[in-house]
Amino acid sequence: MASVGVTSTSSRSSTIGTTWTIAEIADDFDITHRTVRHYEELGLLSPERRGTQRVYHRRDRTRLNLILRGKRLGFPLEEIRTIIDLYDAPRGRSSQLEYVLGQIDDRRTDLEQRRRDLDEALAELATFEERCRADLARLR
Amino acid sequence: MASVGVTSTSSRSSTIGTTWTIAEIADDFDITHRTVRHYEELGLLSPERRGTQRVYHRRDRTRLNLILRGKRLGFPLEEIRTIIDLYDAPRGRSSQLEYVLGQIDDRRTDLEQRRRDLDEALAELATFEERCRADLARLR
DNA sequence: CTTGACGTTGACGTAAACGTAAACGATACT
DNA sequence: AGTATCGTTTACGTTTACGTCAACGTCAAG
Repeated sequence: MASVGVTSTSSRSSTIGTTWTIAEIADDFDITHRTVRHYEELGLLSPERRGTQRVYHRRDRTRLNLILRGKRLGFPLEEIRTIIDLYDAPRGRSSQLEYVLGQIDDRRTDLEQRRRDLDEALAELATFEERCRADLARLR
Repeated sequence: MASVGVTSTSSRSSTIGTTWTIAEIADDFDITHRTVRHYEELGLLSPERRGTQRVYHRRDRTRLNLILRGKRLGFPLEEIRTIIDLYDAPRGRSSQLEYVLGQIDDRRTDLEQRRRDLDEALAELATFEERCRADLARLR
């Protein structure tokens, strides 16, 4: 029986409501609870505490999505942390905003380099495939 | 004085010629000799041996380019090895070619997923930048 | 012939990203 | 009350990707 967490099913009165346990989070994102806690140790997550237990909100799920995408893109967790922190950094004063805008530019530069690499790799893969198909055709 | 390797400058008679030492390779690719040897230990490179010394050819440079691009894309070295091996695998019989074509497809699926992630990230970054610029404009 | 400069093979160290028990607390059935 | 099911912390183990000596060979220049 797939245990259905009380927290995730309870349709509370207001919109603030839904929360998740560590097991539900781990299950939903297909990672282990150890991994979730590891991300917390590195400051990537900071779930609410009810007594000793961790309580995860929508916000934490958003962060986890960012984290896992960052991982798929091959970023180290520390770098992912700075990115996430960037996203909800205080941007009250204009100096802060200038700084954030600078960081954004750095990020974009990096990502665009990656895309070039990626497109190259895909292009080479395509030409290689054609060669293979040609070889295959000749072979009959 | 930037020491100029004898091997890399000697314009030999034929086209087969140019070779490099480990120091030159490391220097050209901006990595350490330890890294180069590490790649060899993992089977990513297999330079010629003249006696005890390693001699690198054009082929090795091509491979190194593939390796480093793979790294920039966040692939583990083991996976990079299988990719490179794929590129110069024996494709004599049609069964081999079928297999290689299958592998190519797997690779492409992976790379395309990455590109989706990448484009998402870039898109989010762009909208985030706009928000920041708007905030900055309001601030004066 | 001895000093560098460069090469070689071990072999141990390290940082990142978790895995894997151990040992224990809180709640929830039965 | 007993035990089963989650949760928690602490802590050591593991893999990947090299860094960092140590100890030694080799070849050209002074």
